[in-house]
Amino acid sequence: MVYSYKDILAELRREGYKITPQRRAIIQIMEATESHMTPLEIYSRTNSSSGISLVTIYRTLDTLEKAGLICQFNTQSGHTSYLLRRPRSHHHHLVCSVCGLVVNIGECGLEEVEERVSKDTGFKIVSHTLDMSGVCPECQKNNRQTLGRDFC
Amino acid sequence: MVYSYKDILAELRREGYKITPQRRAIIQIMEATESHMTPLEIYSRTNSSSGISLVTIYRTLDTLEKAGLICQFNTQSGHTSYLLRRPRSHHHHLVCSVCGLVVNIGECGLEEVEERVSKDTGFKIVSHTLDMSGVCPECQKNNRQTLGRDFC
DNA sequence: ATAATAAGTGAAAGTCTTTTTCATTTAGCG
DNA sequence: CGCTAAATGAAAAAGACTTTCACTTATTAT
Repeated sequence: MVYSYKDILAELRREGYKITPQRRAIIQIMEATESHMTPLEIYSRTNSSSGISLVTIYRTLDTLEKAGLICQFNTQSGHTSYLLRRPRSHHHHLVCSVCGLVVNIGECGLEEVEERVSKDTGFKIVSHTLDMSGVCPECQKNNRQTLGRDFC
Repeated sequence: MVYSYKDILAELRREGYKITPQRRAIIQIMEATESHMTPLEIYSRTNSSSGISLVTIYRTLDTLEKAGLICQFNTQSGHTSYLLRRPRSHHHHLVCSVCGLVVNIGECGLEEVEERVSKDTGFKIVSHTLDMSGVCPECQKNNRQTLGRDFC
């Protein structure tokens, strides 16, 4: 983990954004979670106490993304969620198709694949996503059925 | 390409679905395109002549997906599109971040990565998606700027 | 071939998520 | 402390998708 709460505030300030209580709260909520969160999930964690509006959450997520501090992740199920950026830790996602648990996969070793694809297609490859889908240990233990969705 | 128009109709019939002019039209439109299409894109190709409603497109896409004949693809930009299924051709997608062109990447050789991840996490890996992003030859030639989005 | 019927369709209304507008508030500066 | 541009909240709007319901049609059994 590279960016701390203080780092994030400093970076926001550096980019000319103001530090508001709402932004502090949202960042702290995202810091407290290892996994991805949808705007609504973030909202439900602020809601009771601070009275931050959902609109502000959307706008703050936009702002944080523009500042390069979080990244957007569109799951295969079509939902948009966000994750605080941990630069220099290139990683990928493994999603349990039964319960939806998301865990990070470490490095991928796809450099040579990128090179081959670049040669084949003429594209200049900038980045990639690799998402795996499977059944987590817990769901295997409980013998829960996977939804059986197959990617193609 | 494994499924032809006739194959698709036969499979639909086999699963107890009716063959309607609307379904024929939608399948033909998808057959005529190598790339992914959003429901709206499909709609705009039918619109003028046949008067198929957008609702029917959504419903037909659901039906085709249930029958395992197409697959859903949620792009990193958050849009849902669909592609006719070509079974036995496991492939991945390469998207141009400038113009949005999608091309298919052939086989990926990720079996050993899957095995490593499975060992690390305890997941039973069922499938994966690998999407690459870059700049296509055309956009490189025209020196168009990439949006610079970085995945994480 | 035709009638019966279960499935499919279109229009309109309804959801759900995200964005825009606009009046009010506030962070950060002098 | 006061100014000003930026940020916020509420409400309305936009966009994508789903549901409802009355009507139509593809299939089947006669």
